[in-house]
Amino acid sequence: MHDKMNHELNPRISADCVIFGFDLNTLNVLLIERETVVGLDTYKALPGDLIFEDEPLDTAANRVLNELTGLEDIYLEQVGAFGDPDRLSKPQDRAWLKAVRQDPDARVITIGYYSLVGMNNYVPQPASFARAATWIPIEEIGELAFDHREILDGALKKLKEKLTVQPIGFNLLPEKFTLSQLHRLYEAILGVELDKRNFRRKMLKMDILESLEERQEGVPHKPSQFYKFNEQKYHDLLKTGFDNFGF
Amino acid sequence: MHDKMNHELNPRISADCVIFGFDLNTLNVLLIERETVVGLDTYKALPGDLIFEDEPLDTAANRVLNELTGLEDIYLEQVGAFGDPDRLSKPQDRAWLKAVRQDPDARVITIGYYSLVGMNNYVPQPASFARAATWIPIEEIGELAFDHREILDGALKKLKEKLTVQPIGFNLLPEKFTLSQLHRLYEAILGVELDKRNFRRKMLKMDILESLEERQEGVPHKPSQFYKFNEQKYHDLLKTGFDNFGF
DNA sequence: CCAAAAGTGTTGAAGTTACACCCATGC
DNA sequence: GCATGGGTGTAACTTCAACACTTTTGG
Repeated sequence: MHDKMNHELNPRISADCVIFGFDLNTLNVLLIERETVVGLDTYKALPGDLIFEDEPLDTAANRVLNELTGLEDIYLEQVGAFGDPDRLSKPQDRAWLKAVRQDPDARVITIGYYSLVGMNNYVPQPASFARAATWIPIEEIGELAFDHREILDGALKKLKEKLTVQPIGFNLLPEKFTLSQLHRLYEAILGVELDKRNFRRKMLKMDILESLEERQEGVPHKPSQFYKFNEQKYHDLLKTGFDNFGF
Repeated sequence: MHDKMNHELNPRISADCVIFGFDLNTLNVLLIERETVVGLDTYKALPGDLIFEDEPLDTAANRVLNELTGLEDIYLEQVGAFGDPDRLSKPQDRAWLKAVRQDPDARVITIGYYSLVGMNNYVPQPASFARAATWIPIEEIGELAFDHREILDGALKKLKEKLTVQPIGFNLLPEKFTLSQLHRLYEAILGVELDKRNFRRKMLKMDILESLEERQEGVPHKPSQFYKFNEQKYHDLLKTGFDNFGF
């Protein structure tokens, strides 16, 4: 800080990242596999690790994410701080901490972050330096290491809330996408069915999508129109449109 | 933690509380005055301090708040973590830290919380153990210690967002209140004018207020009807009404 | 009787919901 | 020609925004 910069690990603070991806069908979360030290099993955790002393929190989250998955330079939104004194007390977790941490008994508070990325932009490579990071469909995720399940739930809740008040999630899709894909994305995140016609009307009325000439090819049904997201119009809309809240 | 409980201060983590109060006219925030070590001036800060090792974050926030202001057992909502490495680097702040902290150079990450309380429930007593905690009207608050201004702004933003999606803020008012007072409260928090008739209609339609027989007395104008908040109906409404978001 | 705030309705516009059929393509 | 998902319109209803005058009280 201030005068003496100090590039050492801070043994008390970590950052954990909830990275959402969408494969045009279901919502996924990027998890890393950890070998349990005791058994043969692996168990799953969010990508996360201790921060450095001289590192801003969001920088740390990005660095840790990069080290564990290879993802780079992602906009991360903070979920909040998680710091129950017993959040590291499950036997599996204790074993893992003992194996890798200098001070395995330290109380660690973690700051949760989340982000949305296109699953095509990140294809996990089992053989790479990114140790086994994999996309797991969100309905298949059960218990996670530490309190990571709670962090994931918090992130999903924030994502839902945000999605209902402003259009986001375009980075979960490829550059060119169809309205049906966007529709499925919304349904996957919110976990509800949305009327097709009303959804389309609402989306198009916002005037942040640009319809391309291009259409789907090789599909065994009427080919779908491609759209792309117009970032310029989106930002104009953000300024004017979304400040005016309910009242 | 886990096996060896450890009731010592955690030198790296603090909790800061943004307590909103309403005097039936303007929105206030509870701040504590700190003597600058160097000059004669005082400067203002949020009530906050380091947490204990064995203490959950929200427990810590409540304890710290109690120690500094006397307020007890408040429901605190988390704003988030604030951890810029240079958040403690202003000269005034450094001087204060050197005077009171064991390790004044440590990097401290703080968790911000906010809450709403009735200003009548808490009348600061200059002579009490609560060192000079006072209500300051929110428009009069300028710079604060550390990054407390940023925490305050974050809390206010969350409060606004929450207020626009669900009715809250009844704990900012006395038990019996008039619709005009509630109206002023909303305007004070949101910082905008709201149409009187539309506001009343909307509030009453939610059916969470109970009109009392009682009316104002001794006012030099038509006396206003008193209402009280019906918590039961509010919770019923929360279950059914506010899950259904925009889509 | 004056000042001050309380209280009250209507209208037009916008937004929301619900709902069913035809279309273009590959096989 | 059939299976598949793409694409379209309308009507009833609810919500929202804008707007001005009368009432009750104290002094």
